[in-house]
Amino acid sequence: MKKPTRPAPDLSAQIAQAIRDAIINGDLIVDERLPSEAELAEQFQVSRPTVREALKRLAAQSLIRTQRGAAGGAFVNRLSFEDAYAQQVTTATLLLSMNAVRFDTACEARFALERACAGLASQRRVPDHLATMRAEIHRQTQPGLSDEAFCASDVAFHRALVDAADNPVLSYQLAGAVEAMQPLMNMITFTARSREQIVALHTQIADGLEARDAARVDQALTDLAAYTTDLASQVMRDRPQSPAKSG
Amino acid sequence: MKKPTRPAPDLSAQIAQAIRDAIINGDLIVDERLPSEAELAEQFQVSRPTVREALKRLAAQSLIRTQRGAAGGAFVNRLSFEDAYAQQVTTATLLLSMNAVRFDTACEARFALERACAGLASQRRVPDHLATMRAEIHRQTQPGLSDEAFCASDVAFHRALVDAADNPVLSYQLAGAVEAMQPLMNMITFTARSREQIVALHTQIADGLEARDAARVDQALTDLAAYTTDLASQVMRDRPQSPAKSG
DNA sequence: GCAATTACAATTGTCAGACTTTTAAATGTC
DNA sequence: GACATTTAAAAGTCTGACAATTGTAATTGC
Repeated sequence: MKKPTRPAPDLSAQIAQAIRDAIINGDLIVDERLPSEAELAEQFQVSRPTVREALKRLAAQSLIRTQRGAAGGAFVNRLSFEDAYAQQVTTATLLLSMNAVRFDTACEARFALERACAGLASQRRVPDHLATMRAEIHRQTQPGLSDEAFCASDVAFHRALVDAADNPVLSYQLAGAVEAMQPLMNMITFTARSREQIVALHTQIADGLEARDAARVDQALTDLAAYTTDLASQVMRDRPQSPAKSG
Repeated sequence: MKKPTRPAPDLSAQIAQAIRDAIINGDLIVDERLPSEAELAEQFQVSRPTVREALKRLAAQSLIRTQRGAAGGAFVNRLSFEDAYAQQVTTATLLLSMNAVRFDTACEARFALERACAGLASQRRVPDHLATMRAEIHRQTQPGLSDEAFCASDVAFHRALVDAADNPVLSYQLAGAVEAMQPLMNMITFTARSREQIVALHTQIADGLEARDAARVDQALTDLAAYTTDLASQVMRDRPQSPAKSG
């Protein structure tokens, strides 16, 4: 009759959750020092290794940082956009690779998200963003460029587009999503013909942004999504990953 | 003259990174069993507590799970959308609360993301989604509803909108962003008048979705974003958090 | 008196070993 | 063959110790 409820988490998990709650709840504020490991051990009535395991869990989430020495200890960490971004890239990358997410599903999500910031980017782009995008477009026309380098440049281009929206929350969300897709994108072989097409659409995006023409940017992104999906489906036809069941 | 480079991470952090790399790299596949703690200790030439700290770091990121007993051990975890979603909510919530992200910045990001899935949701919504949204709208008209409950219903409504796009990657990204904003939204006091306005816009969204009219949904979301920002700015005027510098 | 050095103490990082608890598999019994 | 018992492997926990780091205070040198 035992319900399939979680089977009582470890002590270190419980302690980590307690401290995590205190941080989220505001009982522990940024840069505040936690009690020493010995004190925590006494408070929670566990041994020091158990406390340490709990602290390492929190450190893995960038919730705390530790410092050795006299005035050392564990401090509540100010979660930076960079930390959060790095974590999101790791998580999203694994999520995509481990769950056999279809390329077109990921692609659809990616371009939907990018289109979300087309309007803001059109309003707020500054010359810096345009320069970055033009530079990446130029790099993408270089003949000797490897597929990986082309993909990396693609990511940089779209990163500039996202940053042009000038909203850190959007940048954090979208840049993570775009970067996490790179391993999937790397599966595509970009022919000279397809690169030309992509560069043309990138140019449209940059032009649209320069003209502050959100509709044009939106349309180019839509076309780019369709074209990318199309390219991928060709790859999938040539190298089917889940072969048909043989009778 | 010491460069501000990272001062050599802990052994447990190094070991965690090595195993993490192996997982990301595909050297360790999903559900594969890692060597026992004792074996890992010998492999890495460290003590068992150090190995355990490394494993706890990975467990905190849902990269592995551990199981006690004879056939137990640490196993590479299939990162589920639920796990990733939960982590993202925690991270994004802390990110917003610790970095003094302006309400309108977060709000802008949220509605930009939601508008990103308006088109897909219009195409793919099924009666289930509409029913959920109608139910939440109805809940939002109840007189005795607390502000917190109103916010929770709001989140559920928008969650249904996101899910209607029928793209798990989008759902994972957006639902996390929306839910992370709830603490900020809870700062707003919703008067009867403002609730009426929000419900009207929610109805527009549901109607637009039912009619598969993406433009209408988009417009309603734009209006809702503007109205929410407006509400928040009133709250900020009444309770300014960062008082103006006095000459 | 002041600066440089040294000693000290607090704190995290690491180690070694033992014991407990859980769980699956092997073994034995009917 | 089905069921109970034993066994062994593994994570979880505890105790105690030592090493490494670092700020502070005492000490020394000038």
